[in-house]
Amino acid sequence: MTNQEFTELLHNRSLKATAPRLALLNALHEYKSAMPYSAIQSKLSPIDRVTLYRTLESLMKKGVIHKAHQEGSDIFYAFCGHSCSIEQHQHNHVHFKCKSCDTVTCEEPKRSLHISLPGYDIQKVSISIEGICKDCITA
Amino acid sequence: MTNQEFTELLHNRSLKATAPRLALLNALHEYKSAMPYSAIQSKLSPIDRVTLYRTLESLMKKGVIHKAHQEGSDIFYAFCGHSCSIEQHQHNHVHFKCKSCDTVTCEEPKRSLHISLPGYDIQKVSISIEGICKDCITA
DNA sequence: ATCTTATTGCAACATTGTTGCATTTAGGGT
DNA sequence: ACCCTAAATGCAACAATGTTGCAATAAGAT
Repeated sequence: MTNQEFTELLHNRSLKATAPRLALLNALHEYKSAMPYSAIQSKLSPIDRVTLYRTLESLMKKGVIHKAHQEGSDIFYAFCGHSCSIEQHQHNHVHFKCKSCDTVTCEEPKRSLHISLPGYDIQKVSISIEGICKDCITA
Repeated sequence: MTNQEFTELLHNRSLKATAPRLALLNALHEYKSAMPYSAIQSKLSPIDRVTLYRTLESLMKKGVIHKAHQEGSDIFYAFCGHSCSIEQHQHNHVHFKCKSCDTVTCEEPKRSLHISLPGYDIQKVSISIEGICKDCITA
């Protein structure tokens, strides 16, 4: 993706195409899997912490990126799929953390999962998986 | 549960029955749902932060309690079920956060969910759900 | 009652989140 | 090409939690 395209992406969401934002988008784009916060910070170094904080915040609010908590480790950020819009994040994917190579990726589970909790109104489901990824098994 | 029982529980896991640990176990026990970190801290106040940190750490390692990350909010702690042992945490339950009453509970989903990611070795699945809990719907 | 080892409590530091405010700048209008 | 204004940045400051080292204390075994 070019800076041109990123600029469009931002403008579509009424966000100005500023240096920190383009830098962040480029970093996330280069990094194939979900990117740990610390990696983002050092990649964009010496970016101001607050600027980075607010950059992530606004891009999340506008549905450009999303956050992935993974127990016991860093917090990860990744591009949203096409399904994410300003109004709603549509995440059917799960976050998979590989114990071997330590990367976090967004995966689409084959069998769609139906969680059933009688009496409850389920509005949002977030799934984190740990294990060994395809690449590490093959290798 | 009595302090007597908590003491046994700790001894079974080669942990000494100290004041901070018993206080923590009592607090978690009184609190019906999963307890936010901040609530634990103020309940046990004025406990030393490091002591609390290490108390949570050791009780987690020994499978007495477990942690529940919930996006965008506090970190919650709760007792493990009977299935949790020193060797392995067996969590078939999901963490449910109610948007109305803001409590986090551990629920057992009716239909057991099978997530299928061909080519991957899935070792641990962690599920967080947001919505409205039974009590709030009824009320 | 004593001893050994686990545990605590304190100091110190690191990381991330968060707000306020003055300054700068992107991008629309002229 | 030049303004203008709202948006965005950069800095200072503070809060919450995580984390390590170490000396002092106390639990539980003997």
